[in-house]
This record gives sequence, structure tokens and C-alpha cells, in this order.
Amino acid sequence: MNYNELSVPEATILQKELKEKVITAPYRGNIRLIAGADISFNKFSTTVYAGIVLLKFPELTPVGYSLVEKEVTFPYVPGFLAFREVPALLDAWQQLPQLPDVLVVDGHGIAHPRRMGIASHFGVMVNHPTVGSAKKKLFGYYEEPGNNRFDYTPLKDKQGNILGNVLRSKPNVKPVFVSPGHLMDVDGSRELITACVQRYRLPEPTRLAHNAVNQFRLGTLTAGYTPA
DNA sequence: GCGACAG
DNA sequence: ATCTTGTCGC
Repeated sequence: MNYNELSVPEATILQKELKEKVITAPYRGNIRLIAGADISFNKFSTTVYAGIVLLKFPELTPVGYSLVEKEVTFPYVPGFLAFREVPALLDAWQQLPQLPDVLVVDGHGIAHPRRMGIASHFGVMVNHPTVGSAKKKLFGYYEEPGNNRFDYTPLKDKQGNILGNVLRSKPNVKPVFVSPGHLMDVDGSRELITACVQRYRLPEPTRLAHNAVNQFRLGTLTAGYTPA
């Protein structure tokens, strides 16, 4: 199926169907390899640069990255980010020589109007554990968390259901929004992201993925898979 | 009708 | 998201 030819109403129907496949449950198992995924592009261009960076866990040292370039015409519409970025990320995913235990996606998971943010969407597509880590809220209500490192508050819907957490990754910086993507639960997602935070606002997986796709777009890195 | 609105 | 320099605060 080609997302570029979908209309928003059609995409909405697809999200409602995919929603039934999302599994929000505690992740059982060891994590020795984690990954971060992100996209970069030039303003007004239909070319996107997608990348996935693999890191050893819990050391968080990068061990390789997969970079791909792809054309995309589906516009950015709040609530439908997946239809614009998932295709390219799938290409990068299929190019990985080894799959991570869990993938951290730049965006929300179930903290979405229809519980189908990009992290959940991608997780269902590849049937793999994912967690969403976003820089801004898309959906839900929350109280500002305390200003101490790792303070957090729940992100809820109007009925009081907890969709994720608002996490203060470091003092005096805006918090990050963490929610389960697929095969993960609310607490586990927060604990994992907390373990991925070092000295910056953003957790290492998405921070390094962001750096990689940006360098790729600017020509400092070349496409393909590269061990670190 | 008005405000909110991932990347 | 991207375009961009200096500047204020921990």
C-alpha cells in the first residue's frame, strides 16, 4: 500500500484498524541492543532522509546506523505523521543487519487521538517492541512535572486513562513526552527512556538518530549500513 | 466559532 | 521539521 496516495479520511480508517493490533503490555526480556529512529528533510522538498542508529544497552554506545533516502508526498498533518515517515523508516529497518530489542521512535506512541502515533504504527508494522519519545504534546492532559532530573507526571486522556508520561530529562529544560509504542507499557517505556538519558534533554537513541540523519542530509554521512 | 496542533 | 547569532541563566 502506498501512503502517498491516501487521503486523510482514508488514513483515519487505517489508523482505526491498526489500533486493534497494538499491544500495550510489559516488555519481558533483556535489552542488550536498543535503537533510535528519526527523519530529516529540507524545507519544501519531497526528499526525506531516514535513519536508525543501533546502540549497546545499557552502555548507550553507538554500534552502527542505517540511512536511506526516499521520496514522500504525504504532507505533515498533526495526527498523521506516520503516513509521512513510516515508509522511509521501514526501508532503513529492513536494511539493518541485526534488529534491536527495542526501537525508540521520535514521536508519540499511544498518546495520540486514536492511540495510533508513529511509534505504535511502526511497531505494529514490524511487529517489534517500540516506544515513542516526543518533544511536544500532541494529545492529552498533564500537570507540569517537578524540576528535578527524572521527575515525571502522567499524560491522560479526558477519561483519565494514562497514555504516557511527561518526563523531566534534566533540570530547567522542557520535559519530553514518553508513551508506549507497541509491546511495551506506560511504566516500562518511561523506565527505558530514563535509562537512555545521559547529559542531554533528549534520550541518546533519538538524539543520535537525529544527528545521523542530519549529517546524512548535509552530506557528512553516506547512505547504507555502517558499523561504528 | 475558537484554540490545539508529534515532525 | 528547517532557517539562524547572540544571549541569558544554571
